[in-house]
Amino acid sequence: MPPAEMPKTYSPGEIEPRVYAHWEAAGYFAPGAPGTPDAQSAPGAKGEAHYCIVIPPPNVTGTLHMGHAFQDTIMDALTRTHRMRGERTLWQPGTDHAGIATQMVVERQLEAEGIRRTQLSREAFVERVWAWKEQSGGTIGRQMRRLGASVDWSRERFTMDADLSRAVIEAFVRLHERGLIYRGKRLVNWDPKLLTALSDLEVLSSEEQGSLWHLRYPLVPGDAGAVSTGSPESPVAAATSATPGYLVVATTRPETLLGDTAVAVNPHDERYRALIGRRVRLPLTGREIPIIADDYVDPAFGSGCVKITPAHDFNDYAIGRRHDLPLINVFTPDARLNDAAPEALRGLPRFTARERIIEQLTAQGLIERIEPHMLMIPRGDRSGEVIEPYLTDQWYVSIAALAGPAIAAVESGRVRFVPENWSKTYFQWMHNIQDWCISRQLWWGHRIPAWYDDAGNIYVARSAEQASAQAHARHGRDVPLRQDPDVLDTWFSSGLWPFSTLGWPDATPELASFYPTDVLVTGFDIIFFWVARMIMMGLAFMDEVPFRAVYVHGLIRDAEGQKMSKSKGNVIDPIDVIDGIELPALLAKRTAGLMQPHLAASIERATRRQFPNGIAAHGTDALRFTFAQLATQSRDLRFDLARVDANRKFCNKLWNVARFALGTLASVAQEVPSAAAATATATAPPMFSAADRWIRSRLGATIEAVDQAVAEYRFDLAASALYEFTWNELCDWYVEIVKPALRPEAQAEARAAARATLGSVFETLLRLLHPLMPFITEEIWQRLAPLVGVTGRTIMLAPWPRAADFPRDAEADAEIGWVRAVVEGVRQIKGEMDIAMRRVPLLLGHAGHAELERLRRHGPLLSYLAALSEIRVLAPDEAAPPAAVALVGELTLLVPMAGLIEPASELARLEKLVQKNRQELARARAKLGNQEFVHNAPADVVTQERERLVDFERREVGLERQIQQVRVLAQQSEPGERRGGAAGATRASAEGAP
RNA sequence: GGGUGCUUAGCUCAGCUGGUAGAGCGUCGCCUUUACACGGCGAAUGUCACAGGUUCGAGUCCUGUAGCACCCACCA
Repeated sequence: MPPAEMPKTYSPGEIEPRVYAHWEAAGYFAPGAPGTPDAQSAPGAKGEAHYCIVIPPPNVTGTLHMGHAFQDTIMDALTRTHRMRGERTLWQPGTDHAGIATQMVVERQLEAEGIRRTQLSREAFVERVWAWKEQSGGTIGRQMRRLGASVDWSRERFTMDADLSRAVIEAFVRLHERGLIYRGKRLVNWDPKLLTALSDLEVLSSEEQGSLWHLRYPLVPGDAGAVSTGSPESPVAAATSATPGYLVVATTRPETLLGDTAVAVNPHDERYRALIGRRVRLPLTGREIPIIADDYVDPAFGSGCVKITPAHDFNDYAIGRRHDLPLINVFTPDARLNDAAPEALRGLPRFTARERIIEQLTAQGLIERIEPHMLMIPRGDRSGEVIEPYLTDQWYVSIAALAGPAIAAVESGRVRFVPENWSKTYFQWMHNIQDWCISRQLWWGHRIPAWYDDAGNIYVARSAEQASAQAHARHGRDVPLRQDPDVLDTWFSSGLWPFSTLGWPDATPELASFYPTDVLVTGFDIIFFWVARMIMMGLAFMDEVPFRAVYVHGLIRDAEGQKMSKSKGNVIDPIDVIDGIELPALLAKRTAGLMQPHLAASIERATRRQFPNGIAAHGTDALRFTFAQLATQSRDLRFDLARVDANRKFCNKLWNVARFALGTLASVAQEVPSAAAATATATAPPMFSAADRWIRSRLGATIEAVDQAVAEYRFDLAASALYEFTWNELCDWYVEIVKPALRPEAQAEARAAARATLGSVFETLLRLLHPLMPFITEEIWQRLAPLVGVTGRTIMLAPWPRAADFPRDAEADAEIGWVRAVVEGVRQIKGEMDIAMRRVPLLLGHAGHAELERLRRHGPLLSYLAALSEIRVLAPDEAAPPAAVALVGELTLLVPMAGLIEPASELARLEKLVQKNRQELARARAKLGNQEFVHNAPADVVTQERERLVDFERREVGLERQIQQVRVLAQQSEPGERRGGAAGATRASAEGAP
């Protein structure tokens, strides 16, 4: 519980951990926590409403970065909103075992101890990984708690938990039973460093500088004329040349030459037509290989001849299949030349082998030429190693049957992408999807549930016993089996996450209640990796989509738009933004454990420049509000600490207005009508002032705006609506307006109305802000609620505000709009004249009946807000004294200049106003002068334009008249004031002189 | 090669179904006014990338161009 007195200073570091601990201990995060607002009693809410989000599971041994914190904020805001709406709400937490990533971390730890993974047994190594998981696994939980994430911790899951592992095996077996999983020897993406296969998605290609080697493959003498080629300038001459006798092939990978089993040309390429079917002698090996024709070959590229290495290139593999070519594997798993290579080259690493082969070819005169060449190099996303297409036995998911329904689900709108555009990206990938290689040659992960007997027969089963039983049935006796050593791709288990976490394959109540989940919140970078696969798996096993919507957000970058990365040294830890960090600690953090230690110095310099004093503590609420503001539809979201700083000030503002509100409400709590009574004043009984009705009306509009923004996942718009209302309407105007009414000497009824309004509006605002700023709102609400007659143990479970309780009040809006306009008119004069603090008299000219009425109602208020010494209405025929002027509709506001305002300054100010007005006037006139506009535009637009014109004309007249008057004054005072006068004023008076 | 997005104030970005260009930060004045100097009041600042088109009217819709990002893809 918070201290009884509200401390003068807002201290998020004290409030936030305490409040979170209280929530967690009270069990408020679980669906249907006691005291949760009842969905069925809330009008408009669906009965038995459920809401569920599953968290994208972060790597269990990792730490949360800015992107996670952003994502968690969005999910928490959604979760809290729906929970307050009275829906049974579950935010399902958990972590991922992240196969390769985690295994690599542990391997590196072992290396530091001088141990190689392969020196340990598999069991010992896996035990090490578990130990590391136990040791580091708490970090994410601590971070999420600090972020205020209201996940149901009692349901926390890990992809390698027994339950989830059972789900993985079940899924594998079922897919296998349906014929959708198969094992096959194919060319895969092989990582020669990690010694495992990878899926297509785990390979990143980037352009790198390389060479194009033009190699001469001698023709085997035959009956047709020998041909020399490779001279693009004279292909025809070459074709008829009698010079023997080689073909030139262009390659970026000469070392694979040893595995060539053909040379291909385009069947329509006249240069080589005659050679099709003949043979070349493969250099260094002496093997003879055929010249074949295939449409794949582009005659315009290189020499028009392609060496075909089916065992080491995906295209060549396809060509090899078409032409029934043999596959010759020349590499070992770690990409050294194997025994298929000539003895002198065996055992050489691939790039050394390349150099050696080039040397040998050069020596034999078989290099035609070497060109620099940019090419796409595939690298493993984890190891960074150049990927080798490599022939191995792997497990695949046959994807076509799964992709069809997954495409249909998005087409039909059963899954909706937000923003909608991302569905295009999804479709594009899904329509070109390839079978998914799911086996990995790792030790950390879900072991593939397949067993082999000595004859190589495969038994896919849920357990070793089942497999044995199958083998027994087959052989009629027990046979020894060994389990497949491979594990599954991490994303296989991730694909099951939306239902495996809810208990599948068992038919649990949670699964029935919360599947399909409502929304997946994720970055666009894992649409293919994860989103698509969840949709396919969900449809395959649950016969239903895993989520109704996919909210795709942008990626958090640093203030300069750079991706945050360890090697760039620009990473900002969300916790450091919350709690602050001293410069030395920050420097240490950024320069420790760098892959390239030489970057440390420049990282340190940049960090010192950007954060000379480290990072100040901002608190979670300020950070979360910043994330909300960042949640635009943009792909790149720049994280700038200046914004967090601004939002800390916003928190401070909220804190201080709370101190004010609590101060006034606490003193006389018994006077305050109950919130229920205040809420029941939709018909605006007389005791409420226009300001009371206005702020309620504005609150209603804000609730609507927030509701709409949240429904569209536009948290940026929600945040700005909240900011605007809180600061610019509630604090700047309403609180100022009601201060007089709250004074002890004020009229009791008005005071009670003001207190009730302030109390209910502020209490409602706290609820509206809560999903984005959970801590400060709870801290204030705990103190405020009792004072306004609101019961409930926590704001977390208080009902979500309803716009209908705060209906729009056009009359009050107009009334306060007028007050604001008058006050701003006076303030503008005073501000411009640097006399803001002086009390000045205000004269009113051209006051109509309506204005007089308003003046009667709000005179004291105007005096208070604009700091007026008196207000006097000029009689119709009364001449106004020299004055600075502002116009509000027909009303003229006059602040007498006498002794306060220099005529020259006022003249300058008026000139500026009149200039602006003239532009508007001209535009409006032109518009209305255009008959086509008058005829074609909607009537209300034309009417509005006419009204504007009238207003501009009135201003024009008023300002001109005023300028004439002030000019006279300015001329009178000019001799002594020439130097002091503003340039514009001087010019104006010069122009004005006859 | 295919696809997607972006270009609005000095900076970072909003601008919904076309109808008076906005916010935050920064800048410049004035102000210790009893919630807040983490504050108050006021001010300045835009050829909405460019060129066409549709329309009475375009930051907004259409076409094209340029620049900048990103994604997918097997050209040796």
